[in-house]
Amino acid sequence: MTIYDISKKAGVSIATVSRVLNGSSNVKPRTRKKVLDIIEQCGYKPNAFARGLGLNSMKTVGILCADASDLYLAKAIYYIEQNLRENGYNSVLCCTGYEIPSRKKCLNLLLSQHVDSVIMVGSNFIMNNAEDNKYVIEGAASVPIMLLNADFDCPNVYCTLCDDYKATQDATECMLDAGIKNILYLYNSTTYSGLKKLAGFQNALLTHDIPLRKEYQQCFPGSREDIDGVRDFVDKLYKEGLKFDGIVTSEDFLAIGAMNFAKANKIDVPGKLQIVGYNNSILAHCSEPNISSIDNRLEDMCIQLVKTLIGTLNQNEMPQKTIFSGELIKRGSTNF
Amino acid sequence: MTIYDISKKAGVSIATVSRVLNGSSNVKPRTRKKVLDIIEQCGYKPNAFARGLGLNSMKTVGILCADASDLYLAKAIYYIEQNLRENGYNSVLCCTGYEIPSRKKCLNLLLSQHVDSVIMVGSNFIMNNAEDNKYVIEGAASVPIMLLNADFDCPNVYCTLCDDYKATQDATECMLDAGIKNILYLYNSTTYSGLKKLAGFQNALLTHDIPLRKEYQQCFPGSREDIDGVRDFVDKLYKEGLKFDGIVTSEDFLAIGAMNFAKANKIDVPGKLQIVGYNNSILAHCSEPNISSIDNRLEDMCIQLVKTLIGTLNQNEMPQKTIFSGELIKRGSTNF
DNA sequence: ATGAAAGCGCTAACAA
DNA sequence: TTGTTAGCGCTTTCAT
Repeated sequence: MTIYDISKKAGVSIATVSRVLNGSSNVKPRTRKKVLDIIEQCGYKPNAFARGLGLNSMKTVGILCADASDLYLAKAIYYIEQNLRENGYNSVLCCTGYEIPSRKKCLNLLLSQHVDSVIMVGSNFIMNNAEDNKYVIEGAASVPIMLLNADFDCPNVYCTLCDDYKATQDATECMLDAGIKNILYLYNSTTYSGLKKLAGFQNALLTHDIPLRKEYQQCFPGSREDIDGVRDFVDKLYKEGLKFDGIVTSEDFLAIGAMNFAKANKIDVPGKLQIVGYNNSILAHCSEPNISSIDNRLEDMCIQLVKTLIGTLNQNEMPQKTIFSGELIKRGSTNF
Repeated sequence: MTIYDISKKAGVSIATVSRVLNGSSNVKPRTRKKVLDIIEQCGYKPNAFARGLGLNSMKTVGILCADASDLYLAKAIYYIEQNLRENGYNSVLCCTGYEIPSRKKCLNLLLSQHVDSVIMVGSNFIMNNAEDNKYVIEGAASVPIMLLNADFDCPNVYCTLCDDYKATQDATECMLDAGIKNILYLYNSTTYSGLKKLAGFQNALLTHDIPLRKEYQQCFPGSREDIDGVRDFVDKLYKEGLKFDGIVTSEDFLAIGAMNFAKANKIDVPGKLQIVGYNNSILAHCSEPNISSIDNRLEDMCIQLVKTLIGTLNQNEMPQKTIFSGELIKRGSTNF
């Protein structure tokens, strides 16, 4: 069933059918109705390939993300896909893993599929090293590239992010103000966003005239799945004599690991130890007491990202950078 | 840069370039090399739309899932996407939500995009009601449909699932054999798979000559995000006087909620209460002690599903149904 | 082993 | 308001 069949049955030309299909105003209402009826009757659906070939667009955007099974990234994908579909765009998903060559390959794959844009979900797409970011610039030469949670200055690259620096600083200051003296900062990534969080932590201490101590900034080397590993990691620090009465983390899974460490050692939370997570994910609800966690307004970011994207595709001038501020959601793992 | 440009530069016809591109054997090695060199040199990539138009396939499969942010579904999507890409297929994702009309709409959207196949991820795509399953049959008329974790008899529909019935039965029997008398079964869905699990639980009791008591089979009405709600739900049952020393659940979030209930009431796990989860997700690691959970071999299922799909698309005869068996992963929340 | 040419189904410029 | 027609870039059949 093609546009030719419909035109024949309706006794009009294919151009008219095409006009009806595309909602052109230059069609007599009666003709429109006749065509529409036939289309309905035949259950005709235009061929997306042919349309794509003509318009050089299939109304599709590529979503690149390291790992769609990651709690945080999965939520982002969910929000983004829904918003895109509401705007008439389909989503082609590519899970790249964390290696650069594989990312380049995925990006090229998407570009060769002629997606209208590429969304990179997660701060891990931007490195601290110009060489490794070249693929983004190259990609932006073909289509607009949208970054979620990353910051990168380049024409045709649009960033939507949360001020992780300030959010972490605020949370740390809350803790300091509550009288916590020895705060352990637990993190697991040195992406752009990861470093921002760390800097926020450091700045909070400096603002309070507290010297930075290296042993109070610990990078957990394991994976996000390895909560037991986090527990053991903190346990080891504790057994080695590190004294801490507060833990600020860069992700909820670290906070849960810390919580399990406390439980295993019968350390009262929040009485003797206060814990703050990041992302406000479901993990923050997995312990008793629940974990205070920084919400970085993922849904708002995703909505905004899609809005910016659609604007860009419609040739509107859109802001290159949109920054949200995070917010500490206070729960039972803290006293303040 | 099109096939014409390449053919001109190489001094051959477009047909020859096309042959080279598609690995046809009928090309003289020297010609092939010449063309390949030019292609390489120009960084030429064939236009996917044009190819799609000619072949009526863009090597793309649609993935339908209710909610890509659900822990379990997200993992499935991750595995499936990777396997598909390794086989040269792209994935178009559609998150449908849990309502039937929206599912139909998404399915039609994918079909109108001429995907080569549709994968439905999650047991919730098949209802206990023929009328509501009609859209699957209709879809199967156009392309092969792959179901993950659901069972549906229909030509051109292929199922890959886990024997949830047996897995739940086995876990329940383990508990009974360990001397647990009053087992509460906590579930949250009445999909095909949900009912199978429930039946497995019931059958275990019957096998041990224990009468079924309605109040020991409780359906949590809230969402998967609402772990606090689960805790309160169990707490209410407890406060109302229900006595139980074991809880078998249909999903890990229910188990975590039960665990938090125990913690809040200072009930020793596994001393006074034993808990079993389902899915063996990260949530099973979120409490201290960790939660024993049934692993339904999601990755194996996804790999098999893609294998079956690729076989089908290559016109091989493939089994309509593949069933895996689950396995209880024993951790600290149980004594057996 | 290679080339010419006919589609694939649609959009859009141009003509009427 | 409607129709005619030339592409879009590729695959494939049929000649050679």
